[in-house]
Amino acid sequence: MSLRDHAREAIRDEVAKHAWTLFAAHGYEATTVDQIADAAGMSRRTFFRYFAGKDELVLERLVESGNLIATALEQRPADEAAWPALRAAFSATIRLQEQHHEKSRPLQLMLRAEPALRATIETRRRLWVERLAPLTAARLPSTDAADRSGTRAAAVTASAVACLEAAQIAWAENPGTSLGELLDDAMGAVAPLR
Amino acid sequence: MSLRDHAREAIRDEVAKHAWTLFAAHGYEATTVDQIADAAGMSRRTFFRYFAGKDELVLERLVESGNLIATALEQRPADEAAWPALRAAFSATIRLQEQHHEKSRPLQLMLRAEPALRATIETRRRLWVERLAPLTAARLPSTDAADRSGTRAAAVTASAVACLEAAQIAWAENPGTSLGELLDDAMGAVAPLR
DNA sequence: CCGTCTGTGACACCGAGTGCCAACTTCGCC
DNA sequence: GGCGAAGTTGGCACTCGGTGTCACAGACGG
Repeated sequence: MSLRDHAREAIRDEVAKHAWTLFAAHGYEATTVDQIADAAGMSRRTFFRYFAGKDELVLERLVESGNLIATALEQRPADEAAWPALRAAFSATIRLQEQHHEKSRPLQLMLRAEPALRATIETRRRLWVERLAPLTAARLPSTDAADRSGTRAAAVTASAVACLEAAQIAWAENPGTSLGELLDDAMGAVAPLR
Repeated sequence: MSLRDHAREAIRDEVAKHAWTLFAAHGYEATTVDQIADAAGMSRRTFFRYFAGKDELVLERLVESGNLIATALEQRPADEAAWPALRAAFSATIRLQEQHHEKSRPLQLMLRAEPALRATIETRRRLWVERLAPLTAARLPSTDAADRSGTRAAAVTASAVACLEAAQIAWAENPGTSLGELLDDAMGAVAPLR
C-alpha cells in the first residue's frame, strides 16, 4: 500500500511539474494532454490513469487552499462570529499567496482568462463551501427555523468566498496592492467585520 | 436584415424547444448535439451555426433572468442601500420562478446535478455580476479609496448572487418551501436587510 | 517454475467543436 | 426575365478530451 502509493504520488508530482511549465509557457487550453504526457515521458493513456482529466492538474492546487482555510477556521475561538472568523481563516492563504506572488498572480490571471477553466472554478467553489459551511453554521446566531440553518450557513460561506475571489482578482490585476487590505475592503463592504 | 434575422430567431427558438424536450427526457450530458440537430431537422454542422455550443442553449435562459434583475435594480429608489435594493431586484425573477415551478425546479436541479454545466454556471455568474456591479456601486457608502469602489461593488454583488443561488438550491431540493422566505433568510444571515 | 496482480502502451471509439469546400437558395440589379 | 453576388446548408475531414478493451511486461508469492 504505502510503497505503491508513494511512487504514484511521486509520479503525479513529476507530471504536474511538467504540466505547469507548459501551462506557463503556452496557456492552459493551448497545452494538449499529448504534450504533457510527452514531456512526462508517458503515454497519453497512462496520463489519464494518474489524473481524471486535464483540469485535475489545476484543481489539485486549489483544493489545498481550501483545506488550509478549513483548519484555520476550526482553530478560531468558538464564540467568534461567522463573518470575522471567515475573514481570519482566509489570512493564512492570503499570506501564502502574497509570499509566492510570482507564482500565484499568474495563476489567478489564468483562472480568469481561460474559459476552459470555468468548470474547474465552479468545482472549487463547491468544494470549499461544502467544506466550510458546516464550520460556519456553528457561528451563526441561532434562530427557531433550525431546518434552514444549512441554507444560511451556505449563503454566508459562499458570500465570504465570493469576497475572497473579488479581492484576489483585484490583487492579481493591480500589482503592488495588498491582498489583505483588499479583502478587508471587500468583506467590510458586505457586512461589518467585528 | 430584419427578415433574415427574424427567421434566424424563429429557428433558434424551434431548435431550443426540441433541445429542452430532450434534456428533460435524458439529461443534458446524455443528449448529443446530433440528437438535437436530428430532432430539429438540420445537420449537425448547421446547429453549430445557430449556437456556439451545446451550453448556449442553457445559458440563453439564464441570461434573461440577469437582464430582468438589472432592470429591476435600476428602478429601485436611488437612495436605497445596496443590499436591500439587490434583495428587492431579485423579487421579479423569484416570482417568475415560483409561478413556473414545474419548469424552473427541474432546471435548478439539472444545473446542480450535471457536471458538464459547471462552466455554464460560472459564465452566468460572471455575466450577472458584470451587469449588476455598476448599478450596485452607486448604492454603496462613499469612501476615500475611490479606486477600490469597483472591487467593493463586485464583492457585494457577487455575495448577493451567491445568496440567491443558495436559496434557489434549497428551494429546488425542498418542494413546498417559499423561495422568497429562503432568500430573506439567506441574505439576512449575511447582512441586515434594512 | 507457475499463476496472479499491477502498470503500461496501443488501438479503436465517442462526443464536442472547427475549417473548408461544393451545392443550393435568395436577393438585387441590369 | 436573366444573371451575378451573397448567404445558407450539408458533408467531410480534422483536432482534442476522454473512455473501453486488450495484450504485454515485470513483480510477487506459492
